[in-house]
Amino acid sequence: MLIATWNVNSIRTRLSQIIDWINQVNPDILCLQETKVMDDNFPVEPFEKLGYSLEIYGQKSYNGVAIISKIKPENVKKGFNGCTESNQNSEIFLDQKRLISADINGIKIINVYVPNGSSLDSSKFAYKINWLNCLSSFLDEQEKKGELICLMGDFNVAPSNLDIHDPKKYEGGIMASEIERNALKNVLKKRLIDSFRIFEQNTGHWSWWDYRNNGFELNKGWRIDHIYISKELTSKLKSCVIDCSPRGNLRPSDHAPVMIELNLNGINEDFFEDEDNFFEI
DNA sequence: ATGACGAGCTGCGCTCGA
Repeated sequence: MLIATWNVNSIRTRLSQIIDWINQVNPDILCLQETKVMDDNFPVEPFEKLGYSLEIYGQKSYNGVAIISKIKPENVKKGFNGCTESNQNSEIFLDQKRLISADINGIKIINVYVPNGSSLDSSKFAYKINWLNCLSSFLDEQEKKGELICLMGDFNVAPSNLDIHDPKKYEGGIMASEIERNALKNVLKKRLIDSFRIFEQNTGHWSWWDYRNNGFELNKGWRIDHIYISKELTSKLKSCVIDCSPRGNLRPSDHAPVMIELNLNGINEDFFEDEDNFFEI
C-alpha cells in the first residue's frame, strides 16, 4: 500500500500536476495540505474518475486538508475533538482547517497542516505550540484505543539540524527552535517513528524549497514534511521516498510529495527483527 | 538574498505562507 502526503499550495492551481503525479505513482492514499478552497469548490471529479474517494476539510484562501483514497475512508473526523488546551474554543482555533483523520485498511490515517508560526515572538507562534499540544492530546486518545497510526503532513518543523540546508543560519529560528522540536517530540513520544530516517540518516534531503532566491535550483531546502508511523507498523515499512521531481515543474508547489510503501501482507524481517535498529527521534 | 516568490481575493495592492 502506497501512502503519500503533499502540500500542494492550492488544489485548483496545481490540479493537473497532481493528476499527472497520481497517474505516474498510483498511490493508494494521498493526503493533501493547503488546498485553499471551500469544500463546495473542491475539484472532486478528476479524482473520482480515477477511482478515488475524497474526504475534504477546506476553507477560503488558507489552509485546507484532504484525504484521497482508493479504499473508502471510514470514521472520518475533521479537526480536534476534546482538546483541553486553553484557547481551543477561540475563533481562530476553530476556524482553521488543519486536521482530518480517517480509518483506512485498519490504519488510523491522520493528515495535518501544522501552523507555520511566523516567528518566535509572534502570537502565531504561541498558536503553533498550542496546536501541537492539542495534536499530542489527540494522539494520546488514539493510543488509548490501540490504533495503528500513520500521521503525516506538513509539520513546519525540521526535527533536527540534519533537516536544514544551512543549520548555522537557521538553527533556533522558526521551524528549527528547541520549543518547536520539543513540542513535536511530545506529539511523537516514543510511539511514532519517522519513516524517512529509518532508511536515510544523512543530511541533504529536503521536502520544501523557498520560492525566493532560487531555492530549488540551488538545492537550499528543508525537510519539514513527514510521515510518522506506529512502532508496530515499522515491520511492514518497505520504503520512504521524497519525490523531488514535481518541484521542478512549471509553476510548482514549493513542497515535494513524500511517500511510504507498507507491505501489509508481509514482514520485512531482515532489518526490523533487531530492536536496536529503532532510532531515537 | 526574506520588499526579492507565489496564491487568493472581488484585486488593479494587500495578506499570508515558510
